[in-house]
Amino acid sequence: MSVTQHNPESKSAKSIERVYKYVQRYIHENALSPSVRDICAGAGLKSTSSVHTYLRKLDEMGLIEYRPGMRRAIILKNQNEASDEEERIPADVVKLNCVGKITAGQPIYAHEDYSDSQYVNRSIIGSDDCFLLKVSGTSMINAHILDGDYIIVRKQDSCDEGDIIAALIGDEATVKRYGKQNGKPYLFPENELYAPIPFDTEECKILGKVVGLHRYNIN
Amino acid sequence: MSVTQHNPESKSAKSIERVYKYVQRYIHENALSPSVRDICAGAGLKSTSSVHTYLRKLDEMGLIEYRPGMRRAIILKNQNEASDEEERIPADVVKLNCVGKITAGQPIYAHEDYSDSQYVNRSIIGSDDCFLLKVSGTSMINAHILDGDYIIVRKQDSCDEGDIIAALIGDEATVKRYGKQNGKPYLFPENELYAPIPFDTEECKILGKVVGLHRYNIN
DNA sequence: AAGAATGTCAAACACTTGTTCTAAAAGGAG
DNA sequence: CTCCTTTTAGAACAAGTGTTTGACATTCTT
Repeated sequence: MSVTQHNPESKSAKSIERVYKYVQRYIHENALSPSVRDICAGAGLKSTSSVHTYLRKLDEMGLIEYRPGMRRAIILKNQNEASDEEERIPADVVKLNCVGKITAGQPIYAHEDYSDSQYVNRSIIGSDDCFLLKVSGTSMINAHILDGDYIIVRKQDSCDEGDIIAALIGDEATVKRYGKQNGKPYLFPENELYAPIPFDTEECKILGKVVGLHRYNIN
Repeated sequence: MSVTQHNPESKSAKSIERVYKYVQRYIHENALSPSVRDICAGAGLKSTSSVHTYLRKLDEMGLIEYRPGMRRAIILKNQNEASDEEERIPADVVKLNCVGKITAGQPIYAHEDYSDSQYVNRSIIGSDDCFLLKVSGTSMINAHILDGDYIIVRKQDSCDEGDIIAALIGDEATVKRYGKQNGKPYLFPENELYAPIPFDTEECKILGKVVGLHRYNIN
């Protein structure tokens, strides 16, 4: 038959996602919208026209705001509005929820009722989806991340070498530094007492990049 | 004589301020940098060249970041744009102001409607009487307090041995651990490269106890 | 009053960047 | 394999925008 069926797992879907992720990351890292050609480079596309197409789609999807003709004018639509029933917080402040403990063995995202939320200025972390995780253990002590700290994680499923990330190993969440050794990816603890963990794509999943930290136990 | 004296209340100072304010407002409202011509309209200037000049000056002053050649690429340096409108924060959240930010250049305009503040749950810090201080230097690195961190200080004029406190030495604010050696009080840095400072009640004044820490530079 | 410094303007220029067009490459269905 | 759709590419175009230059007006200094 001649009916085109749109496969959600099609090639373009992945490109769109790459474009979207790159836009997100660029904006958060540079506090500034990327140009179409920036995105070309960042998303591995060689044609500005492709990127242009996808940006329009993302706008239709409501994920970004794309103003025709304006340079560097991509705006991320905010998706973090779930909890704005009655409490009004300043427009530039984001409420982050703590979704669980890290390295505690429990599946993450388990108890949403942990109800341990904190507030951060949007300009600091960006408007994107972030969440909090409470750290337990001392495996990142040399990176000055301590037991009991809350880390702010910006959701993303890839990262650069050297980034400190939150990742799922099996169904356990941990904070580690992502890097490579002999060409192979590892999760490095920042503590001599712990060994690097091979980053196995079957077992491991990147939750996001650590962009901030709150500590309320000072000793 | 031919020396030009810069009058801070000159005509241009007002224009610069108008430009700066407009840039702030534009970014705050549109989440997007204005173009030079936008600013012309917004600041009541008819020449792009004037605006261009002032943007450069603002960059020199350290108030914005202005990337040569890039379109719509102005970034506000004073990171936190606060919504001066009626901001209503949840009852259990406290707004803390940063009182000790060391700024290069002149911290003019900064105090007016855009201040450097962050939000913390009241239950965490236990008291409203707190403020923020931005740490510069590495003298407390062994206590895992880094350069660029914001410490939350609860006001009090005395403290216990072993407390990490913010104190005034002369008229300079520092973070140190308070303790005694041979019965005499000292302020101890947590870094072998620095020497303990005798706590002289003439010179030194306790500002408060460090009860929390926010970090947004993760490396 | 004359000259210098400052503030503003207008216009022209050049480069970045959004947009469009056409075609090639890559898959899928029959 | 062939036809068709989807996806990407490359190039060309057009518009927005940063930058520069020179001139005029205003203020300050001597």
